Amino acid sequence: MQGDNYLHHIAYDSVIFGFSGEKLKILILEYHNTGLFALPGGFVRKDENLNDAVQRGLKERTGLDQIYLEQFYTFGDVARYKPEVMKQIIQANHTPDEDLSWLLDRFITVAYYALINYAEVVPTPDALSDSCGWYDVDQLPPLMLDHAQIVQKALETLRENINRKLVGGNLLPARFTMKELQHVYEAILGEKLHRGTFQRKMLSLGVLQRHEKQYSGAANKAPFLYSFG
Amino acid sequence: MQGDNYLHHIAYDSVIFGFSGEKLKILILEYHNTGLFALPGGFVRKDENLNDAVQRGLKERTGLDQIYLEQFYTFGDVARYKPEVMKQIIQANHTPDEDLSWLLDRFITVAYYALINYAEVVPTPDALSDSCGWYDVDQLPPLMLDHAQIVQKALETLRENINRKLVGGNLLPARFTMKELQHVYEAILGEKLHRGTFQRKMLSLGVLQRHEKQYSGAANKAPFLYSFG
DNA sequence: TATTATTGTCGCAAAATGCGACAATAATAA
DNA sequence: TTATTATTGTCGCATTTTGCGACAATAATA
Repeated sequence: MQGDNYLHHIAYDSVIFGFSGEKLKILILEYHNTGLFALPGGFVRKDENLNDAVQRGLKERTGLDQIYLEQFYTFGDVARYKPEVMKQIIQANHTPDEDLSWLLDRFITVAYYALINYAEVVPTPDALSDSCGWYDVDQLPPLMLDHAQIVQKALETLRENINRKLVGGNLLPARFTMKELQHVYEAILGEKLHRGTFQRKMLSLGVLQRHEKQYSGAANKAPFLYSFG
Repeated sequence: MQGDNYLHHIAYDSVIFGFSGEKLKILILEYHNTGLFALPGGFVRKDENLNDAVQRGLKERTGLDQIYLEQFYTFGDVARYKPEVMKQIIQANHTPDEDLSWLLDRFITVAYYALINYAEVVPTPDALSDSCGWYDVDQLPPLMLDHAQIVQKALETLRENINRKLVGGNLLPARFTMKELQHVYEAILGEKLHRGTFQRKMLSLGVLQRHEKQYSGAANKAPFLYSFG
């Protein structure tokens, strides 16, 4: 974390979406002894691509490789520069041997969102944070700096993109029922969809592979499982 | 241009679209005595919002305020770091009193596109460049660094956005005919559109105000003029 | 075998889109 | 004045897409 190794003034933040219990969730971490909640983020090494830095951070936080990742906005207002907040975080982690003063400078942050299979993730705090957990998107704790605004913009972008790109499946396991896929869409769009129309639309796209049925043990017709590709 | 005043490692580039002679054009500048063509760009002052920095640069380059401006991607690959190119530009402008060595560092660039009324613009070179002119998007000179890639991504984003946001009108004067508006759409999308369908669609959106007719002197029916809002 | 909840699919109306055609019109030519 | 020509505003109709309800099939239970 020595300042010499990283590009100054540049950070990234990632809005990591997961889906569980019919709800859209994101990964939030809490810094040691500060009560500060934040998006998982990090910095870019001087010899590292920006996108690779984000992938690296995601790997550390979720244990996953090959994550669906999309850059959506770069936040660069002066107002997001609050050195006293960073000072609080640094002091709560007192490691006087390191020179962390570069963290007190102004930062511009490049924001990404990721879509991941909730079940595969092991949320892992890093050195500066002591918790890393899932929160419903509509029940977030108060986030530091402009992170609430970043989440808001991530949601807007995801809503715009869900129908243009075929992105919803990344939030599910490799095989899923049509109903589960529909619930993902409903959680993202924030509205109920008509079952028949949804099924017809998805099948007409020609990207879903139909597999064996999933027998749940319930007293009703068993749904097919699908996968993308 | 003293390094102390600007955020290091961070630049912006702008793809400024104009429309003239049925063609989509962008503003390109050429650096003194280098043969290097580039997108108009600049740096962010330490006390300035990122978006404001871009507006400021646009004002200097085009003379226009209140420009339609949209951020679309941030380019951060290591491969775009080519100090020898910057050295060339700096040396061609030999001002040994200034310390421009900070320009030789690695930069991440935030890319924006702007849509402007071609007729109102006075392309203005800055201190480092000696020409600033319009080029057809499909007849660009070879651009330095990754600027060709930036233009490509700007075009893709513009194509995706033109039907979602009502953005085409920014490339025209305040009042325009339906045919002119259609030509703008065709230039952006790169395909012919059906006249009747286009007119019906535009009018159905309910955002066009119809004004007086425009008598061109030609031997045919005169078209109405329209404006947005 | 009847019941129940859920699924896959279809039918039909409504809305959106693609495409050609017609009448209106502004200037010119006869 | 009248015919001609090119362009415009609009409409009609076929096609496609979408919204919404309904029906039969089906997996387990009573």
